[in-house]
Amino acid sequence: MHKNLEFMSDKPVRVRFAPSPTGPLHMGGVRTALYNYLYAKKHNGTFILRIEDTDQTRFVEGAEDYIIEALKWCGITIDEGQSVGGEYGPYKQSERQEMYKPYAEQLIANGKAYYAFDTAEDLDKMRKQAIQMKMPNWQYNSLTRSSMQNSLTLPEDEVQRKLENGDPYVIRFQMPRNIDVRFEDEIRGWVVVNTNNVDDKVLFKSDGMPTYHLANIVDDHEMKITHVIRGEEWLPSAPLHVLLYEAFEWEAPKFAHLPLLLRPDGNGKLSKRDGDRLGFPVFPIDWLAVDGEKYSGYREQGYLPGAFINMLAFLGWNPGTTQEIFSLEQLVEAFSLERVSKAGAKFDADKTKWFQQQYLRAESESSLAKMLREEVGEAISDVSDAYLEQACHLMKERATFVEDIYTEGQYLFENPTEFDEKTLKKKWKDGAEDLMNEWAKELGSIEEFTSENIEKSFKAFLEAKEMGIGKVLPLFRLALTGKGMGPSMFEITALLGKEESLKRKETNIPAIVKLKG
RNA sequence: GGCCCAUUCGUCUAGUGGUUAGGACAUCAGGUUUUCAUCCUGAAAACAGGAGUUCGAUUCUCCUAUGGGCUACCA
Repeated sequence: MHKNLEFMSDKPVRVRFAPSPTGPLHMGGVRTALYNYLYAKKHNGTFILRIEDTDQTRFVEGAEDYIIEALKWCGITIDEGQSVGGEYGPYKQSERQEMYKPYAEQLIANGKAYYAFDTAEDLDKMRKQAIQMKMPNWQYNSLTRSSMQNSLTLPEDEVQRKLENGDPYVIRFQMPRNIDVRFEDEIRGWVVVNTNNVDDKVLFKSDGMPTYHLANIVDDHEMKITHVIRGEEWLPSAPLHVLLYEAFEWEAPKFAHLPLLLRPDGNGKLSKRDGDRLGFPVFPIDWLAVDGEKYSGYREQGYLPGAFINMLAFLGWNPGTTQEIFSLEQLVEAFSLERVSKAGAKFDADKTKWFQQQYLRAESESSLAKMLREEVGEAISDVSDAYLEQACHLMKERATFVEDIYTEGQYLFENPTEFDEKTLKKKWKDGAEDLMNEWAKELGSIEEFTSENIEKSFKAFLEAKEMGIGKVLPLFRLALTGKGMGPSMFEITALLGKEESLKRKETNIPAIVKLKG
């Protein structure tokens, strides 16, 4: 009764991102977190962070903090969970350890699971033997369990004795034979798997910890998770999870299995080594492991979080329109699981750069100036805000990263000591020195030193000399900036100011002449 | 090997039982610019293959191929 009222869609949406702290979170994981976040926010729901650390042997120092910091940088705010708390805590599985065993025992009482006393070594031996007998995929399942050491085969009193004796054991799910398990994936539609292809999964390990399979079902149920949005690598074990919900007589959440992020070259899913090999980061932020292992991140490479997130959102999802630039808020508004694609997506470093460029350009001069101060610091500490903002204005169209504004426009902050060889060779002909000295005089006579006035004066100078702009302006640029290219020379000159411009001419023209030999 | 999932330009993708199969990045060619970048215009570039269903399939079905995932007391 009241079945309709119980539909998941009527309940407040609660989704979780459940990483395992075995290392830095890579961009595929960030995308999974992002889609979870977008889905939650779109439906006025709750985004939860749960740490799945049931494998103590794979614990990596600093990984949990890394995950939290990475999400923060991306602008993905955690509503509830590890680091922020909430009424369903704790949100770290190692801290929930005691609550799993009763559930596993409940399954044994119901005949859905059983104790198994075979050691890892026993199983290893079994598998090796099977391979020798040309049966490469030996599984602990309905066919083989009857010949193993477990509570289904052993006399009850011996089982009791072993348990009391403290013999190591695991608890395995008793996978039913030959049943088609069906579930409707939000992205893929109906998925069907026959139980003959799934083994008797371990639910509870001999070290006293649950496996992922048990822990995630128990926690999702207790935390009232409505939608499980996770990577495609979980698809094969989803039927087990469905069966577990049935065994507990709990309502299963909806499932959505996301396509994987593939590496740009060749085949395979994106892995942590691909970045340094192919020259782009695989991680959101830098990772420095305790053993000295280091991987670079998008943050430290100079990417804006909005650009990174925007790029990531489009790897496997699209809004169905031609709009490509989306703020996080706009992504929330536009997102839907129906528009997530089914096939894996190769990461494209060029497109990522393009997104970055778009985001850099969209930044205001004042915010660019602020970011530039943070990055460059000391070298521009005595530059005024107004000056710095104007410098950003001049450089931002030709920069990809904030830092480029400084590195490519360094002459805006200090007199160049090097002069572009190509321009020197091609443009600095006989008479150039005199010409520049004459132009310097004209420059000195300009009252109001604006780019318009400088341009007017320059054009008049050209006319008087009967010379083309292409012959003279490069000389001027070389003398003031040391470069053969850049933004409008008139604007640069105006920004540098009369005094600085004339001073540079005085020192640089002789320097160039000397270089020319 | 077994099971599961997928397959539209080089890449990310849109799309429909009848379309000149659309966009973006990248590439190339022009234009603008003192120059570089930006910007503008244009070009080249795809429905994996084979059967079937159909008046008609890129679209629906099946098979094959290819790619990917899973196949642990890892998540």
